Amino acid sequence: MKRVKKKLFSDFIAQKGLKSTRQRDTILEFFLASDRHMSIEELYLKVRAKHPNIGYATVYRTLKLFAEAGLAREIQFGDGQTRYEHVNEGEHHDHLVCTRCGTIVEFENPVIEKLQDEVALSHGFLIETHKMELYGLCPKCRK
Amino acid sequence: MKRVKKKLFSDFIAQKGLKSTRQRDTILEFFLASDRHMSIEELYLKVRAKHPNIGYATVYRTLKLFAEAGLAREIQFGDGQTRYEHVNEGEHHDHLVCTRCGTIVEFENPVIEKLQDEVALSHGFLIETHKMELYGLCPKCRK
DNA sequence: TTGTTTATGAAAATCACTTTCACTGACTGG
DNA sequence: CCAGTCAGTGAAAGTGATTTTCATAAACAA
Ligand SMILES: [Mn+2]
Ligand SMILES: [Mn+2]
Ligand SMILES: [Zn+2]
Ligand SMILES: [Zn+2]
Repeated sequence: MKRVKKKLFSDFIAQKGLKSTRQRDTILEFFLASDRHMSIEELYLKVRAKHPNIGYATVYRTLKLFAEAGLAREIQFGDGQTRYEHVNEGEHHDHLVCTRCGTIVEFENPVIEKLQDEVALSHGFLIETHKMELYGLCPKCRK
Repeated sequence: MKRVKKKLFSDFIAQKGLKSTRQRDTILEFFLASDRHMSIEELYLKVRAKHPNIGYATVYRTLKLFAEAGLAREIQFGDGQTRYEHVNEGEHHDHLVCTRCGTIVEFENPVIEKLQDEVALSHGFLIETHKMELYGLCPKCRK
């Protein structure tokens, strides 16, 4: 899995005529080992703890690259921080977000997806992406 | 309709021990007359055209008040601008957003809403709000 | 009116990126 | 190898959209 992702990234690097660097390898390593929804800052701090010489700008730029390479996706939960999540070929999911503790749960619901397409169609829209987030209290925070 | 909203706001003001000011009345007037999805800047410019003495900070603070009073809702379409839309008692809708021209179409779909509740329930979440946006090309931009 | 308290506007401060720039360090092709 | 070339990096400066501060003004209760 990690191997596959690393291959995907190095292929992307090669095909784009970019360079393979220690920093990119390190950041990819940490990204692959990370929680599924990391802000740039969070990942930067994790990387920084082991590699104090890697700058914020590099983490920022590298995450953009991951997104371009199809390894990561930018997400926005309205807390003012951009997050990056892992992308797996052919997968799609939406999110439940706990408004108290921040827990994020992923879910898939093909029926909803299908209805979304129908809604779009009925308004003449050609859908490219969508965003669906359900905000509320997670089981723990309900108690 | 406008009358009802104005009453709602003045009641909110009174009940909170806040003050009724010319600025707030003016901004409410412009908000009620506005498009359904205005950024702070957009509303500020409209107000400013007629009332050059009203500051950005006041528009900003007043929109927050409208949201608190239940007159407005903050929305975020990922273009880096916070927008405010009108809230009508007992109404709810989601959005189709054109990625080319920015057109926003509102829609309601009770079936999707119901399925969302079921998803939340099945994960033990108690939903407070949700967000669903479908991004793509509007009929005009498809051509 | 007066006194007290909240509101306002201009400007400064924040925040989360995003870009710049001088210096590094990958790769190429001799 | 080995230098030359060009992309990559990190620190710092710049951006854009808020968000807060603070001196002054305006509500409104007494
Ligand atoms: Mn989805
Ligand atoms: Mn909805
Ligand atoms: Zn929680
Ligand atoms: Zn369009």
